[in-house]
Amino acid sequence: MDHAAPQSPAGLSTTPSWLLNQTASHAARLLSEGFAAHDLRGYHYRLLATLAEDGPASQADLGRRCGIDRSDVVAAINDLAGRGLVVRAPDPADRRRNVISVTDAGADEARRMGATVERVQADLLAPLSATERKQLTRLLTRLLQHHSRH
Amino acid sequence: MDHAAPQSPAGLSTTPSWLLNQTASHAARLLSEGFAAHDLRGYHYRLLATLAEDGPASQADLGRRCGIDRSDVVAAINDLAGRGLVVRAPDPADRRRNVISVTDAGADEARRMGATVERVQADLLAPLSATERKQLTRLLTRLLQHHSRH
DNA sequence: CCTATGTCAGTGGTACTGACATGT
DNA sequence: CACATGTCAGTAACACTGACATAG
Repeated sequence: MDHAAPQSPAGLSTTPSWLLNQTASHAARLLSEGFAAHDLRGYHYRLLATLAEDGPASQADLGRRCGIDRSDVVAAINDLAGRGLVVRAPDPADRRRNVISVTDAGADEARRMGATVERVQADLLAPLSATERKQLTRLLTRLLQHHSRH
Repeated sequence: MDHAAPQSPAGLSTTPSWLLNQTASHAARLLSEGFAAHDLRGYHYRLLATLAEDGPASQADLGRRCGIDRSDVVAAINDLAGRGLVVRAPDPADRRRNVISVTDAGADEARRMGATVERVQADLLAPLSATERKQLTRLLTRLLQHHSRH
């Protein structure tokens, strides 16, 4: 009463970080439903996709590339290796490291999961035009890049 | 080697759902650091902010408004009530319900946390112009609205 | 009878921390 | 020596499920 808010009626529901949270949360739900059909989860897909794209890597490096903590990579790679989707081999050049590579079966699974992701994403982005999708991608990329260079 | 990918170098890092996930995850980290100073967490802020904006509500209604499952509202309201930030009172008109209201202290805390959120958000959105922030907000709002009408 | 509410107990995927042995 | 790597154990916030007693 003593002062009218000049610009922000605040409104949780118009707050970018809230919108981001809710949208990502919705996307995560859709994705995990999609992944359930493969009997795998988000971590597995990220690792598999990164390996398929960028080739073999050590666990630590893999974690860095796909934003998974190195301590969480262990169990996920265990799962994937147990299914024959990746192989773990000691790096002769640096005996601390395990070099992880996708197998043929792993590459296939990566493709299948990629298709699932595209399907889910088409659903998620349905209300946006192609131009708007590019806009969104560009804006989010800018945000991430800015914050990843510390 | 045998075939050049026609359109999609795929690239996890250019996938909207991945970008959404990473950006939201980054935002969540920043926010939770900010909230730590208040010794409260995201759930508490959402509830407090929603109460401060929209006024008293039953727990189930509150959960619906701010996207928290009704079973999770219980503990969060317990915390807030234990600190005297909200009060729980039986609804005489419907004896199943508890009507939750913010106290003065709760309204103060909501304002302080709101300021924290704005500060964090300014940091998060630093690389974007005012126009781009509106664009982002608009795009995310469209996505959410589309998917919240089932 | 069916539905809504508040509550409790439990689960699950993601993310992180701290520690440790080993190797560079 | 400092540092990186793989591993393990534990934790935290969030999101969700199933069940139940009670009230509408």
